Amino acid sequence: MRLSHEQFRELAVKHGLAVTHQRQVVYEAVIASPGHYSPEDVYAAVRRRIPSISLATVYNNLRLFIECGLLREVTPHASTLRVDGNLEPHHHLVCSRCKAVQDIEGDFIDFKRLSPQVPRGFDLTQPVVEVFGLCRQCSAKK
Amino acid sequence: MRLSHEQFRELAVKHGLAVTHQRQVVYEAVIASPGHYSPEDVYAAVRRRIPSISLATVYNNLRLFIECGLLREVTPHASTLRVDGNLEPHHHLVCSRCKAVQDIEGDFIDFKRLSPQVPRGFDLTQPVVEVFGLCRQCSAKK
DNA sequence: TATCGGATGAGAATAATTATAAACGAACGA
DNA sequence: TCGTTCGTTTATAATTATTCTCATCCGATA
Repeated sequence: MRLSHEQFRELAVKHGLAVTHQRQVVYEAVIASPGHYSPEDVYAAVRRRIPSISLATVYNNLRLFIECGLLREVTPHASTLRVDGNLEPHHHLVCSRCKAVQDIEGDFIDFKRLSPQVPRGFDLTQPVVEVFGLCRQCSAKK
Repeated sequence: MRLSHEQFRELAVKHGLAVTHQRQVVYEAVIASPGHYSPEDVYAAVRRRIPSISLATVYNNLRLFIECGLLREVTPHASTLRVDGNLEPHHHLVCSRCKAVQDIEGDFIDFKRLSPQVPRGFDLTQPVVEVFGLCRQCSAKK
């Protein structure tokens, strides 16, 4: 997805980030399509528009976006950082074997039963839940 | 926890692994106390009993134990592999900020609501659930 | 426009993990 | 018991992912 310079500026300022062209392009690359991208994926996409960009800049900006809440971090089941531009509340279905992550919707947590298990002070106001199992391909094999 | 040689032999054979002294010591180190250990943690513990052991051996055996189901992998929220010797069904409560993992018990998943969201073929017979939030320390700061 | 602080780019550095190859050792049958 | 075989261990090299360093550049503000 492309944003106008003004749209991105507004977004960045709201989250306390300075506005640069590289930042805008990195951000646009992440939200261009739904999915969970690695820094390398983002780097490859951004280089098509800014061939001179540095991988370090991609890392720096992804980290900043995560810190300021513009992106969400998907925990690195594939042993590498993944980011998710979908900030709508949603959960993840993760394959224990191949580590593929897909989004799932729905309200399937019973908070009445969960809450007593959670230690005092643990903040569950916006819980993200990852449910592990075996995807079709992996449960087919052996 | 220490196991007799015979106990470990039985366990290993049941999971299709050859029996070696290094394997037994690595395994004992993991299940010695509850927790989620990194390979380095395990290496440090094992070296107290086998000073000459190689880090690669620890990695190899942890991977084998995970593959054959003797240990469970905790997804690397701390950007590094963690293993869990607790094979009882349990779930994890993870701090989104500091990535600390703690075990929680309980039956708080509503499968009637979850199932329709899960694609055909995805195997949920032994789901592990990770619930993310902010631990007390992290929700206190800022 | 001049200034300043933060951002960028290139490459080095670090950390975690995996691969490789040689040496070793347990289990099997002779 | 003695080899033989095959998987295991060790040491080290290689790879991969990520972060750091620092010189330079750019954008925001006066």
